[in-house]
Amino acid sequence: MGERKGKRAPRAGARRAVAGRGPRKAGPEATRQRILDAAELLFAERGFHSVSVRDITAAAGVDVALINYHFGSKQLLFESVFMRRAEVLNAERMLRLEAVVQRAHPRAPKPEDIIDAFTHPLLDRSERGGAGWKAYFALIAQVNNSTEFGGLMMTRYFDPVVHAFIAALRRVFPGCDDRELYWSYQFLSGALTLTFAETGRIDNLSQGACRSSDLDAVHQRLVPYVAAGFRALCGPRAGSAQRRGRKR
Amino acid sequence: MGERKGKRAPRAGARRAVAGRGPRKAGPEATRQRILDAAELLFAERGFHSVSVRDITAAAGVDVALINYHFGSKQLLFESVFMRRAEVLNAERMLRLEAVVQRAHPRAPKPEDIIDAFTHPLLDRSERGGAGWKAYFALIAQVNNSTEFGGLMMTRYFDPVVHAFIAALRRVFPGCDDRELYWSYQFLSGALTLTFAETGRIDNLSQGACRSSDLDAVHQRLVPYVAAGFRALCGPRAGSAQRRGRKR
DNA sequence: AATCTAATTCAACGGTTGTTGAATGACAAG
DNA sequence: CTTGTCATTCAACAACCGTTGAATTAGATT
Repeated sequence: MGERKGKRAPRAGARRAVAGRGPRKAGPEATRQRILDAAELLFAERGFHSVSVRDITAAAGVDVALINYHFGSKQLLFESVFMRRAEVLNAERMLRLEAVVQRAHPRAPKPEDIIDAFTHPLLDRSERGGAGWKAYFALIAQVNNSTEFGGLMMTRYFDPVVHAFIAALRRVFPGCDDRELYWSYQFLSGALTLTFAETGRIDNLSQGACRSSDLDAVHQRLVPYVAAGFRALCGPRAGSAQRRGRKR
Repeated sequence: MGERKGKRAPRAGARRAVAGRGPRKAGPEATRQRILDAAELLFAERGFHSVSVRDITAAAGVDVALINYHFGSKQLLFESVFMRRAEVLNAERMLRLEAVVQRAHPRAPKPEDIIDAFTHPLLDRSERGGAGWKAYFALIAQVNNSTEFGGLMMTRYFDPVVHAFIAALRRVFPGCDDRELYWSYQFLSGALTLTFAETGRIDNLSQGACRSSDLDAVHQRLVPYVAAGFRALCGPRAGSAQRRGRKR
């Protein structure tokens, strides 16, 4: 949709050099980051379409034109926001996963530990990483459940890690049909992302007994919950869907 | 926000009489429904803010002004879309829940049966109810995970049923801390709504082994998955979060 | 036929949208 | 000092937004 034909370069990742001779005043990189920060917050709060580029530049304290200069378009800015933190997350998730596997070797790790390696980097940052991270995960929650972006963007940025994660679980549940693993992951993904949305719904529902912002409480419960789910679907003795399917 | 001061009545639910002497041509009620149908489809596909009232009226084949005439505003139309099918769902869910409890009486029903009463009415309609129902649930998925609408609208339309559902589970897990029940429900809600979004992500991920549109496959797996999760968090012998908390 | 009312159409309003061309600023290289 | 380059500012474009007042139509009531 809408091929870009701008005569001005969309900047891409240019920026002459961070180690350039002398930093100008604050540098264009600082501007880029301030735009990304403002966009992240606003997109998370109100969604992509209901935030205008003027909202963003006003919040960042920069000129409207700078979004198109630095990022090419509003849409590309959105993807930049998405990408910025994804790389950090993916790196730590992979590291933790390998550590878990190594530590258990030559035995298979417990599902709990694998799931923890997958969720902890996210939940920990959302809880203690500051407003930027918190907003970022709320954004992920929206994107993951939107027909519009859901399939494409999540796949593009998170697929490699998810595949590694599922591969590790495959070794924990030998002989398990792959479909059970994929569906189990899907349910985990849904439970996790709704948590990030922090809509406050559970606060109302429980009349204050639970706080959606208490992500430590979530983590303590999410891990055993989905581990039990995995065992029920993928475990050796549980009634698998195939078996149930055959019965009738 | 934005108090309405329209001089023309926003119509509310007026309509002189469905059983009026003779139906006019097709009747204004038919127009209302066509607008609701078109809005439902478009909102589900592209979200509230990126769909214009002109998109909707064009799809419905009616004049732009009719949205404000029949519904008062775009926002109120959105809520009408939301409400229309919620009542049907809530009624059937309550009916099924009562049936499950009755059938098991005086013993407590199995968690699987309670969860089924909660999810089946939704999954069944999404699978076999036609395009309208399918779109409706995709819309729910978005709303449930959006910071903007998530807390408010879901609470308004679905809270009573959720409370009844949790009350039933409370009797299945006597002595269980309420917080465990609420969090377990939260995870169920997340897993369920991501399923409705049908982003196609699991299709890519599994390279075709799973189809996100195959909701029968989902249902077969979702029920035992979350039942196991409930047992892990709320069951009598499982390490509850409180106990784990005390340990350290 | 005349009257009334509800449903629909038409045209337009003020405001906002994403984007961009041209001008301006700052700073380094020649 | 002149030149060139990159970052930023300013003003404006055309398109679209949600909403509405006034006119028109259709059908029932009197």
